[in-house]
Amino acid sequence: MSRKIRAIYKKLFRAFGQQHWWPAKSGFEVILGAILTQNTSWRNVQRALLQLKKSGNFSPAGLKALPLKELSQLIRPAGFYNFKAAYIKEFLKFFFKEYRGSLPKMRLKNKDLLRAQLLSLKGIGPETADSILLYALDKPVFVVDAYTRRILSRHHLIKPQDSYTDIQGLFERSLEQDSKMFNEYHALLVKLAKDYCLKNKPKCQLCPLK
DNA sequence: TGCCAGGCCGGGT
DNA sequence: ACCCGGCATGGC
Repeated sequence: MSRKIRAIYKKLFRAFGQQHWWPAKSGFEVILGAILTQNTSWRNVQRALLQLKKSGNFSPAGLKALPLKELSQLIRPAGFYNFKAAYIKEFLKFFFKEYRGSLPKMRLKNKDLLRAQLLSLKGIGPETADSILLYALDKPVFVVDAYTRRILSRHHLIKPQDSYTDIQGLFERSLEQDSKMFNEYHALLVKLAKDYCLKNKPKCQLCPLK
């Protein structure tokens, strides 16, 4: 089982190479993207991020000062905007209270404490917390998403009813605890899903995992 | 034109 | 411990 997990990584990396994730220019942008992309297409998330940038409030302090209603309107394209605006506010409150709005300060804490803190926030569940830990804070945790679940399930490496923790455990038991590699592996699974599993069915015949 | 997209929450069993 | 409805926009 562990051998297969490692083999999949090698095949994907050979086929696709470095993915340069997360597609964002700062750790703070990673965090916003991680919240905005909950059950939402990345295209719509990018629209919402662009709106925030154009508003001139794209910073922890800027968004903290922005009224909730204005924030929710700016992120409309990402959907679920009333909830997501509250989630972003909730995170910012925590971020300033605990870390003075500084990602470098946050990065000093160990990952288990940070994960527990993030999970205690309304609107941050396991995938969002782990995306923040890995892609904004460079902590070695494996991110499990719908693509990961679908791909492993179709290859009979997990059961459809396996929990988030089960699947994460499988990866973390099978691999070195290397944030750089965890970063690439998750990005490669998303690349595989988007290019080969969702659209262009004929291309599935060329799936690098076959 | 309905279904889907890089989830999560709250209430129910 | 699961299961479900709600949340909302834009693409196909």
